[in-house]
Amino acid sequence: MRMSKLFFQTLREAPADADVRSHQLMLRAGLVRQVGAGIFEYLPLGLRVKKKIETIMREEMDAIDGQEIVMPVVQPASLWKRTGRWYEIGDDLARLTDRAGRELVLAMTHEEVITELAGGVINSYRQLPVMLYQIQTKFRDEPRPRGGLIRVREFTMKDGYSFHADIASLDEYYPLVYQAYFNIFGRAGLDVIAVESDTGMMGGTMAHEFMALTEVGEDTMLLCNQCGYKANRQVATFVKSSSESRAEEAALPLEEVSTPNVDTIAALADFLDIPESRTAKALFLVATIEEDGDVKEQFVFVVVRGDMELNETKLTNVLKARQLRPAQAEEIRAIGAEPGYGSPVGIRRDEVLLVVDDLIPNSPNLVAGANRDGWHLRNVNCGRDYKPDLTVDVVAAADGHPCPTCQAPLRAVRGVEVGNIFKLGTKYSQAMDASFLDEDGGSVPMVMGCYGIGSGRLIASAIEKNNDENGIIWPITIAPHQLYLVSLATRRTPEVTETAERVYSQLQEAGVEVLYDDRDERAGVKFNDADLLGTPLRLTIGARGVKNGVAELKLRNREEIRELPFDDIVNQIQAVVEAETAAVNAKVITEPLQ
RNA sequence: CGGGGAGUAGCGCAGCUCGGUAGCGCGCUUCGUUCGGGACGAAGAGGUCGGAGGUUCAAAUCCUCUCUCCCCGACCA
Repeated sequence: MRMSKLFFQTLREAPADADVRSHQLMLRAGLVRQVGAGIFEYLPLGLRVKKKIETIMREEMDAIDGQEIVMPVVQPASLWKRTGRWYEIGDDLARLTDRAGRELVLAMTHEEVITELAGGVINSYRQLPVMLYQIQTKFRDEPRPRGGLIRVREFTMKDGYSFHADIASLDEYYPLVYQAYFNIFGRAGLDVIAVESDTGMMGGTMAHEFMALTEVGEDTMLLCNQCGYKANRQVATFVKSSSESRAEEAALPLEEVSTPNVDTIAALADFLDIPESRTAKALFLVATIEEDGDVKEQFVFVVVRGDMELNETKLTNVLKARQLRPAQAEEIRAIGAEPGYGSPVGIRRDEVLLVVDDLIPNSPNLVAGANRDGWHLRNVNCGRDYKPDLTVDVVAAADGHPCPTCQAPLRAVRGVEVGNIFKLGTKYSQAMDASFLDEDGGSVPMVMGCYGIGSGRLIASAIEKNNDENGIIWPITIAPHQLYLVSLATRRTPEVTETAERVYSQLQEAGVEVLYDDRDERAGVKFNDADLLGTPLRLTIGARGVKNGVAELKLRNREEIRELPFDDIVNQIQAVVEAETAAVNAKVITEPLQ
């Protein structure tokens, strides 16, 4: 490709509304443009990157017997009504009506359509297992898109769905996808870690997320350097060790204490001069729970120790709730509690589900609210002063907490979820009536798995990790071009132009992906653009070199400059491209799923 | 949805307090000189000042409403 013809523009300054590094660089390098909040267009260079990533995805999915298909973005609402998600999912699901008044949705994922498709085609266990995937547009009307391509509304996803005759077959296949994902990310030059994750409303029994570790990520993971434990904060556990427990301490009598204008844990601990761990935090939530087809709201009173944070995912799962929301002040008063001074002692238990974290029974003599404005209670003891309905782990693991397997301190890190894999089970196949006949002639719902990777997030994460003050530093496997050819020709040096043109066609013929800077620009402009675009190899042809029969090769990720003689240039470039590609591929992680 | 910030030329910004009909840098066009890390000179093109309404002789500037974008939080099957 000739730069003089390329549809793009580099920017010296990043647009003011981009403040995430990858977003700034993508805009400055002319890879993408923003159309609206969370809506982007890809320019030629950006699309080349996207296509390369998708080629890697295809190769790896095909290698585990995946078959590519394409499903529609616009789908009839009736499919979503059959699985119930039309009713369960809120405003994230974009809905529209066609000219005839038929309800449609913009696909945010494709379980409904693919399950119906598979159900229609697969009739016999002999056709199983099968893996279908597509690389397609998704639309999720996120309340707050952010960070360039990190969190968007319209995006491209590689989504795969596997269908199995039984759980054993899924259990056998799932680890293959797990490894294929490491292959994809590794080949794209991106380090990821796989963590256990919440299955959420997707249902199913096991799920993993593939996280690119970066500060701009929205998820928090807890890692153990000692034993290798790693989990998303949503599901991470930790040891509430004996040092945390004061179970042996004798219970003291209840005592009211005046605490005017002390309505936070921090203020309370400060006011009474006690550690936060000697306080009880009261949280008021309203859960939407479905029971026997009835949907009802349940007031939930949660008690956790003052130094801990509630993990809403854990609580949601414990309650099997569809949704959790904070309670309103009136609702809190209605059950006999006082916002800011809440305590489980003396509330209207008939309407309240009282959940305490399992550390609370081992934490005697806590300070809790007195359900009276400006007052707290000392020496509140679970079991003596109130009896919980549920005693379970509902707090979030945090940095420094002891690892659940080896008790070494956990480390909290941020990451971007670039992929996920789920064992779905039969949730969708049952709802969509996707069954087959087994060996005994019985009609059985298919067992499913589903597997996603976001193309844009992968690109953004790769840039986030590979850049310097001058621009992007692409892994060669996903770079828009492998080589940036700089011609330093001027009007007085036609021999430089001739040489550059010749080298350009030689490299192209040899299959090297060349971006040829034939623009009438000064050297500095070309070098700076080469750095900004992050092309892995840069080959410079100038008057000096032409005289000596050499071109200069510099790698974006290294300092040295090498001189290559023109008569062997194609071979040498090819060798470097191969070596760089091999270096990326050598870092692919092989990690058997435990 | 709550809190904060911003919309003026392709990008970055000034002008607004105190109304008088829009400016700077980069980029873009033409010519000349230059040419190995973002050149110089000269001449140009480009703006419904986010939108609507109002006040006024006069609105980028004051008032009201509204739209959009960004950040933090809530949310994220």
